[in-house]
Amino acid sequence: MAVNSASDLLGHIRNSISAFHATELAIANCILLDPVQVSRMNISKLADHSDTSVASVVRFSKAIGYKGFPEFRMALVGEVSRMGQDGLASAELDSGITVDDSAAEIIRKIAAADALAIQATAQRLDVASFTDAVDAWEKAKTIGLFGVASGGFVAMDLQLKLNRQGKNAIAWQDTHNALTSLSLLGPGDALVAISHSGTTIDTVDVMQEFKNRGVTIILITNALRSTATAVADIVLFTSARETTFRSGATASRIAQLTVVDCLCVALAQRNWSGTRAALDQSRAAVGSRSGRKTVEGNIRRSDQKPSRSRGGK
Amino acid sequence: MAVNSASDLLGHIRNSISAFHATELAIANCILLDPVQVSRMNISKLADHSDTSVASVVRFSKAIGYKGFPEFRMALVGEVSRMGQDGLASAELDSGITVDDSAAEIIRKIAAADALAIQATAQRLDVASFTDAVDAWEKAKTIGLFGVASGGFVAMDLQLKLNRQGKNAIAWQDTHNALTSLSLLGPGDALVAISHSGTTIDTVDVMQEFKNRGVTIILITNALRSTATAVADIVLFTSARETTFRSGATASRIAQLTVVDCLCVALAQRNWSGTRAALDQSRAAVGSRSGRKTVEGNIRRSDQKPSRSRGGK
DNA sequence: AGATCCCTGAAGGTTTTTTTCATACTATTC
DNA sequence: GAATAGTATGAAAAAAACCTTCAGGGATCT
Repeated sequence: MAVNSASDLLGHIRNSISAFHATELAIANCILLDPVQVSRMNISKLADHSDTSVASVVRFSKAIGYKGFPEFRMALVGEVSRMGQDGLASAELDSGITVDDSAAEIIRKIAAADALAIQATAQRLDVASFTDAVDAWEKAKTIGLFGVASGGFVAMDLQLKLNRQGKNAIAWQDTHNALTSLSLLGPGDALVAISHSGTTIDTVDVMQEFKNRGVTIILITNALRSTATAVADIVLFTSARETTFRSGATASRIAQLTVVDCLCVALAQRNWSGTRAALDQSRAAVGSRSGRKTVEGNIRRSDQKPSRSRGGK
Repeated sequence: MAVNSASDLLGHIRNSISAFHATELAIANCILLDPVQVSRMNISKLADHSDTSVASVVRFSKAIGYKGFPEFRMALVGEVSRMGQDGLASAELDSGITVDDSAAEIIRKIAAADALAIQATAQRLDVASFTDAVDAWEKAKTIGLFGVASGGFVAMDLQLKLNRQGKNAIAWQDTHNALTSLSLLGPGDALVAISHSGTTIDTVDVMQEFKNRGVTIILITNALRSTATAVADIVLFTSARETTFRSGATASRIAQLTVVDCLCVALAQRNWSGTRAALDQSRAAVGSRSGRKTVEGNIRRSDQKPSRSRGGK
């Protein structure tokens, strides 16, 4: 009955190989050769693929201890699913994307790269520096945020998040704006600079200017040593590898977002009750907008539950 | 190909619960209540057990993005099998972050949630729709981008990426700006709307207006069914699960960024392979050596039926 | 060489899944 | 408030997947 999770199906098959007949062997080989592929086939596909017949596949399934093919297939799916778990990340990331890649492959590769960037960043992130950064935020009356180009979006995003928590924060995206607002920050305040390479002149300039005013400088960067790291008080490293095909540094941006999000959550956690109130307020404000009566004169389904974003709780 | 390791099926179902109809909800409840049990049922058993009909179970399976019940069941089996292995890994996600969590734990949990969102999104992304979207982009003279709040950052980011490729693209972040620029887009052009919930009035308004002008509407959203999905021509779904602590949906933003990045790379690849094909041709004309096979159409399944967006009328 | 045994695939029968269709229901419009 | 259009739902027919039976063929043993 129900061979379950713990069984090592493929190992079992490999072990039994000597006991198989010709056709069973053919089938077993197919399975061992590419279990993932096979786990997606129905019985006739597998019969075809192994140059045997459906009857043989049924017999094979029974031979290795299942009630029928579907039951065997389910076991195989479970096995494959478990295998894929850790086998995924390592392989073929390095290959990058080629012109011959299909759409499906592009998606898979990019997703793998992005997910890996997040995991690696989390792994590497220095907890002490992280905590220092949260301390600095907590102490700051106002937090400045600076990033150019794509880093600017992260800065703006962060502003939104902090404001939502009731924390005073301002995002700048170019040197001039930042420096003319120099006086907004002072000793005890914090500036977060976001720079993937850590070498952008603008960013370094801004960091230096604010540092001169006694502002605590937090840098989020991917580069181990750079002009920027030398200036910063606290450095949080991301670990995003750039692959060949992609000029836009999405992986690094995603890693930055994750770091920033962790910081925000950590900050929010420190004064949970205060955050809660602010969140409820902003949510209520937004809610009144999307709760408005449905769009005029069209569309099907108007019964959309208004509670989609967990309004209740 | 496509090792389906991290798909977070149950999370996805839980997330979509608000978009379900009565019978779908009954089925979803059965599944969430006892996934292990359900993973062993065939379609009629499940229909029985949930007091619905087999037809509804089939519809449910399609609604959440699978080709049919067997495919859904395989996914569930895989999920269940994986759960058995690393035990509480994903259950932990549900619990979200508590006030007692240490900094290290916060980092780990958020990273896990973000990485999972990416994997699950990639896993579920419909390749046919994806390809359609790239087609639409390729055809468009100008691409409009719309998103409010955090979606706006993704839109801006995307503009940057497209412009870098030499593609004309404009990002709007509020309704008024978008609508006053209405005439910039026309038939053959494309509008990308980014909306996590798919219910933001502003976004739906803008989509509708552009659609009336004959613009192809591409929607990136997390919500299975919404007012927005009804309007859109092409829908690309993200799969980011919302956890309790974090209202600002960073996971969903990250998922959106990944999708957008995939699209950009796919677009770039086409141009590149076009260039390369031309190169190969001239090389062949000179008669030196065998040009490698050029990239032909991607997987491109002609069996239409986008299965869930119930094709824009 | 003959007989027996068992592996094997084809054909037909059974179960499972999908599609189609008719019905009831909801919301919207006049 | 009635008519109407659109949607959700389950029953039944159609299709697909699967299992069983049966006859042919090759090997082994006597």
